[in-house]
Amino acid sequence: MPELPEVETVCRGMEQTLSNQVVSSVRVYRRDLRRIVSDDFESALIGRRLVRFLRRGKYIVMENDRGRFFILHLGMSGRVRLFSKTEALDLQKHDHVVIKTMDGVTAVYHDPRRFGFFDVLPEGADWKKVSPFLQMGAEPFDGWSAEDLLQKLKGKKTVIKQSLLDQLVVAGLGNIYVCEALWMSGVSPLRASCDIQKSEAQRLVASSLDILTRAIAAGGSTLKDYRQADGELGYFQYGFCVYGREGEKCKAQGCAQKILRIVQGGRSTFYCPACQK
DNA sequence: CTCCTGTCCTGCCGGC
DNA sequence: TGCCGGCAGGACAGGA
Repeated sequence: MPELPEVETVCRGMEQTLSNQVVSSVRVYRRDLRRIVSDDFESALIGRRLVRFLRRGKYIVMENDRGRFFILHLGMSGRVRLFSKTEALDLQKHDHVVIKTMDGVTAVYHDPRRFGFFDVLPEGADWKKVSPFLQMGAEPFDGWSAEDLLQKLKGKKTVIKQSLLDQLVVAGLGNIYVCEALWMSGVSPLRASCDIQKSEAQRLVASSLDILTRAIAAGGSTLKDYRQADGELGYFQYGFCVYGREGEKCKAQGCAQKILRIVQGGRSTFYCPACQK
């Protein structure tokens, strides 16, 4: 399940492979992704040069030389496989979008669960000024701070776990990294958001950045479901401290507690009841 | 306004 | 062995 580090990795892979390439053909095998692929998706891409790839939260924004923006979200199970011109292209089940360039590079969007989408914005639309980017919370590595977090948590009665998952509070965190950041900060997932103290917010920001940095360095996450943008398996397995470790011993030094799993807002939360207060 | 719940989708895994 | 139910979960709609 791609969160910020995985999306960052995919985005970098696409940038390296596709930037400055001119699109020669586009095939959309399924238009009914999380959102229906617009009718003009293909025509907006074909014949144009791709000039920019950037990530915002869990979204990838692609721009062409006409200033047209394409938005890619990997959902739960989205992957991008990139083929150089010498590699044989073997299409598989759930390959929904295939983009080829004049130089023979191919990008394949693959998404079994179809929770993700790949679409084009209307002509003249600036991605920063449309939903969900307009309302999106701070970008972790670009101006996020304890002050910003505290401001967003003000008056919120929801538990801190759910607030950190909220993309309006901070962009890019998902279930795995929120569980990890809470554990690393020593903050219980059950705490009311509005009760979080400044020192705790500082720890949450610092821990999140630390974990995200290490996960990006490792090339994204780790779940069996994930593949690197270039299609090569073999992600370095980042060792989670709490996520998926129900019943196992807490990794904090000297802590003998077992990791608990609870459900919050329909999502699993893993935490140590001794270390997290 | 905030909060909460249901929905989308498929692959995988455990139980019988 | 094979079937089936449950679970995974990001974003968002709609209801309380």
